[in-house]
Amino acid sequence: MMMVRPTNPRCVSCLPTTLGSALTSSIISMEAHRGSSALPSFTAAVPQPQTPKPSAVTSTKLMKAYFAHGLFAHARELFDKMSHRDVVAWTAMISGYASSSQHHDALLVFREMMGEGVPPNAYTISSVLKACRGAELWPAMAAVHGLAVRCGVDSQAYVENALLDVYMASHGEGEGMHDACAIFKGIVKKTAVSWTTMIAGYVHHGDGHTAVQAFQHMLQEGVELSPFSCSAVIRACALIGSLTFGKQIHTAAVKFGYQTNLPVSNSLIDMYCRCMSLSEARQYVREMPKRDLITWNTMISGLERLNSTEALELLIEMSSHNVQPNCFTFTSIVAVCANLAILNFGQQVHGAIVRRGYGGNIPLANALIDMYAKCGNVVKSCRIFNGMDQKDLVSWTSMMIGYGNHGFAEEAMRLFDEMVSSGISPDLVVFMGLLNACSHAGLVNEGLKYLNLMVDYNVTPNQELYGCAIDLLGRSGRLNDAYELMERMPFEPDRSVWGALLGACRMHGNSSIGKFAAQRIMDQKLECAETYIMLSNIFAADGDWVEFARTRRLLKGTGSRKEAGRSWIEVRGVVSSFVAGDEHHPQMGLVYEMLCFMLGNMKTKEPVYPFISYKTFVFHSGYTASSIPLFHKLNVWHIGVFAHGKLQLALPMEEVKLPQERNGEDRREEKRKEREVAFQDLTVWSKGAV
DNA sequence: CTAGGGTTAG
Repeated sequence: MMMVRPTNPRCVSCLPTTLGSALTSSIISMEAHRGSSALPSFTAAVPQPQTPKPSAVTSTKLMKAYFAHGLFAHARELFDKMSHRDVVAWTAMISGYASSSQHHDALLVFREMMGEGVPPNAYTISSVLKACRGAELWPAMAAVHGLAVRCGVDSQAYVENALLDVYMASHGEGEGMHDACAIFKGIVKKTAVSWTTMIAGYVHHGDGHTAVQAFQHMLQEGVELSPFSCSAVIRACALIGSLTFGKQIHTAAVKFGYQTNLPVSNSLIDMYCRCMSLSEARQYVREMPKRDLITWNTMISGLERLNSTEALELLIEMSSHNVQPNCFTFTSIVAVCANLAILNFGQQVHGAIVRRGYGGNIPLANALIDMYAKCGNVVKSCRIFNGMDQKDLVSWTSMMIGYGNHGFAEEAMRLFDEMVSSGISPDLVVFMGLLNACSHAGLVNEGLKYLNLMVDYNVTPNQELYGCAIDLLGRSGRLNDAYELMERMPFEPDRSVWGALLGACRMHGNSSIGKFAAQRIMDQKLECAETYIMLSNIFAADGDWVEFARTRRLLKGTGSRKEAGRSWIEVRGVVSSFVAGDEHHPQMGLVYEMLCFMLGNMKTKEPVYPFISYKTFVFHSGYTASSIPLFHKLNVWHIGVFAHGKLQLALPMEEVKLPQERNGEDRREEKRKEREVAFQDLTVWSKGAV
């Protein structure tokens, strides 16, 4: 038995105290730097509107300067004063707005120009197409395409590439992509820009394989690698998770001297993080001669998904370099707070976000909804959700999942109806959230209703969703239905599906379906230790020792040895790690008392991954009034639920609502039964592969 | 006066 600090990044007690105070001071120092980081006083450097009338050429140049500094009103004023406005001046206005993301203004100026009967040229068309893309006005885009044809500029290089880009960006994989390919085929002289536009378009739609194919095709055609195509294809590697190909591009980038190009470097960091090669990402960042904000953000968000505590350390390092965080940075940091359930720090971050004026940023608000829900304050989530001027699909989903995890299935269902009537179509994640919410609240029929509703929204269930549905049926004891659904689904069941079914078999002591399942698992030669362990326990519970032994032999055959389920307990500042059966530990009595209590009170019979820290006690679900004294004895401040590899939620003790007590006799018998099953689980969970 | 590139959320 070792006395160690836990290494789980999600454990609150893993945050060294020094890190905690460093974080607080870094937030404070970021606040202090706000004044100095305000916009530079560029107004002095930019010419003010002049009283004597400048020539058309001078005016156009001045307009460009105003746009470059975001002084749209100045540009417009100057433009309105011009006596003769030629196509160049009009185009300068349109492109000025379009390049500053003022797409609607760009299109309004274009409409004005057409109203005055000024014929557009290739420059105008390119800028207008850019604005159409930015404003996502696809019908307008088609009209401009038609205009380009009538003006005879549609086969000019810049227009062709702009058309490629807008068609790639429109209508998803359907018509837009098809039209873009047709245009691409028609381009006689395909330049690096045309190729890059196609590659980036495929990447945008998440089709990494086609992007890589296009890239290879480009090289075959003798078009040289550019920093643009380089960063696009690196993103494609990140999408398909190909570290090997990514490294080849990395080598090529170095050969061409692009490794100092920041977009190339930053996409390389992202690629290494997404391909789970964190050490290479760290190494690369360390060797970079220059970093920008995106470099820091990319690394922080990469670590957030894999190593939350290190992401916070990087935030401190970033602030020590006087780099100011933006909304991307904050989004990752809020996600870190959710992963670690560090509500206090999360609230400080929230404060910093509001003070910096990022309160209206949708992704950031979504992350905050998720954070507060996972930290146990679903009321706060709701307040943020209701206060949003604009909500997107993720906002609704985050709120629904938050409600579902807190047991408010009805609220989640109400939100679903509201969302649909506000004109947003649900996707797979929405249905997953609803099925989980119904499953945990025992609302089987409602859950099934959503399963059948999916077809109306053209959402195709994947393996994981079937897993949810089978879990929904299985938990409520409808094992035959669960098995039938598994047979009907258009996939070979994977580990998550088998897990849901076998878990239900064990929960309800149904060995006959477990045995059916066994034959299929063996036929499939599934290389998954957990499945065999669950299976063997079903046989053990049934007293079928022949089958038990056979399953265990198969388990050994898979070669996948699960590490023993080491867990840890921290009581009053002392952390001990342990495995079940570790009899010599001085606090083993307390450890077992806690585990028995937890397992005895679980509503579900899934393996639990408990940890107790000085603030958080995490277990699966279900608690009773009798638990309160024990929580106090253990100095527990929060109660949490750890599942699917993440902390799902943590409740402060005072907010814990207790289930209705049932009368004594029933309850004792029920508890006895639960404990019996629970101890089997304890063995499975803690010993892993024996 | 015109086209292509890097980081974010469920």
